Amino acid sequence: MSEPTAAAATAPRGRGRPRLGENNETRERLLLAAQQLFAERSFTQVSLRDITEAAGLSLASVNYHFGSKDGLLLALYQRWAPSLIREREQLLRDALGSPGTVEQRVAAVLRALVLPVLRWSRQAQVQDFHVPFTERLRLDGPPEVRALMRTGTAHLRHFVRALCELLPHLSRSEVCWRLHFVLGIEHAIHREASRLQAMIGHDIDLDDVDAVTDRVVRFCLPGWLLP
Amino acid sequence: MSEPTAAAATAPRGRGRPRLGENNETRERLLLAAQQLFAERSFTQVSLRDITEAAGLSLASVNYHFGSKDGLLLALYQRWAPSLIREREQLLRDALGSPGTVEQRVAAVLRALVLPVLRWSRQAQVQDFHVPFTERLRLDGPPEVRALMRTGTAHLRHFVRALCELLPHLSRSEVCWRLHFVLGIEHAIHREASRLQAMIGHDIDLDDVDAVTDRVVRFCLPGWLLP
DNA sequence: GTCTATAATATGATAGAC
DNA sequence: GTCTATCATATTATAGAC
Repeated sequence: MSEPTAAAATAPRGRGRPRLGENNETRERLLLAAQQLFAERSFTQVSLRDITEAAGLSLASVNYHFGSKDGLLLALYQRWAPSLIREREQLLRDALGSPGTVEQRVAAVLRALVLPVLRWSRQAQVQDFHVPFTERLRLDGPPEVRALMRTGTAHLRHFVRALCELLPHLSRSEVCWRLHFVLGIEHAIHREASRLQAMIGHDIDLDDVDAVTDRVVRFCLPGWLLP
Repeated sequence: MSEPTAAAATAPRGRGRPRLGENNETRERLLLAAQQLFAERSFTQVSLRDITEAAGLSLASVNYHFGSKDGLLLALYQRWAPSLIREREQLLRDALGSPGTVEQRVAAVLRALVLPVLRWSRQAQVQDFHVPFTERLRLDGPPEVRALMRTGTAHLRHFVRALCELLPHLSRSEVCWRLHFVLGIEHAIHREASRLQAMIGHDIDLDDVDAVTDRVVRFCLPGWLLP
């Protein structure tokens, strides 16, 4: 991946050629097929032949539309990237704009952090495709994509600031630690649900996202109210 | 990986041939080289040529000593698998054997769960090699290895039982949920330390494992004492 | 735009010399 | 037990017809 390719530079350009990001049905079919295959096997193990066959297109189509295999990965990442952060920030603004006791307001901030991921996580596409695909990108994605992923935690600073203001007796680093813990819990629900299933021994319902969020907030809140 | 190989069946056997698990210097050199390369790149992207070159051996050596590429992966997994669970179980027995209030005893059980991972996680080899290697195995490992990995949560039942007995007013599934949360926090420290670093903005010391464990237990304990 | 055909290269595995 | 040489196959990317 990514080493032997100056392909982005030689990608199709000029009149009559698709620009990066242009939408047409062939592109969509390639992206969909690639997404499914990349969820199952490593990038190097999914060949362009596999993708184009699944899409019912010729081997040459990927290189035509995305310039290279890496170009396809980048396009795939970009279509999934942003929505979650926007929702978190919207809920955070709502939480900060509402009145209440410190305890209620801390709970609302935690809710703004956790709820969007848990809601988003319930989509079948996210569990089936996006989660494994993202894990692969973190491990093996093209450097270009991995750099984009790393900027994804910047918005957490808004949560740190909000919690520092609500709990001024806590040091900033203490707030960061506790936030880190809450994100760990969120991760467990989002990505390790099968472990919970295995422990409980039967299927559990994660679709009631509000109830699960309440469970998380209830468990964490006393820890946040410690001196 | 793993599809085209009945290689384990045709692996070297009989007089003069190494048995699986036998130790000699060539095996060790191959395992070490493979470990380093698999930490960096996906299994399919690391060729047997890469491994044998790094080990200073001939291409044929992997097939001779491990039967196939998958055989090498299995050997690599088996040498890392068990020690953590043993330490957790030992600490759990110690915790259950000691007297104290319910609160103290719950704290000791949580400590037995968290401390071994955090201590283990501090080894440079674990962070540099084992973490990425394990993530790769979960995604792309040979089915044989993935099956072995799945059984790795069985020992958590001992923690569930201990906590159910200490907190009999909680339902078993409530205990599982809370345990799942604690494991999520543990994961955050073990595998997402860079996020914490990024939030705090400067280097943090995770080497004082006892202090970090105390931090986790202190944050979680009030949540465990909820009705 | 999409195809077929092919170039150029890399791979896992094995045979056989020593 | 380790080597070299080779097989059979798969890969990405591209050239060129339509």
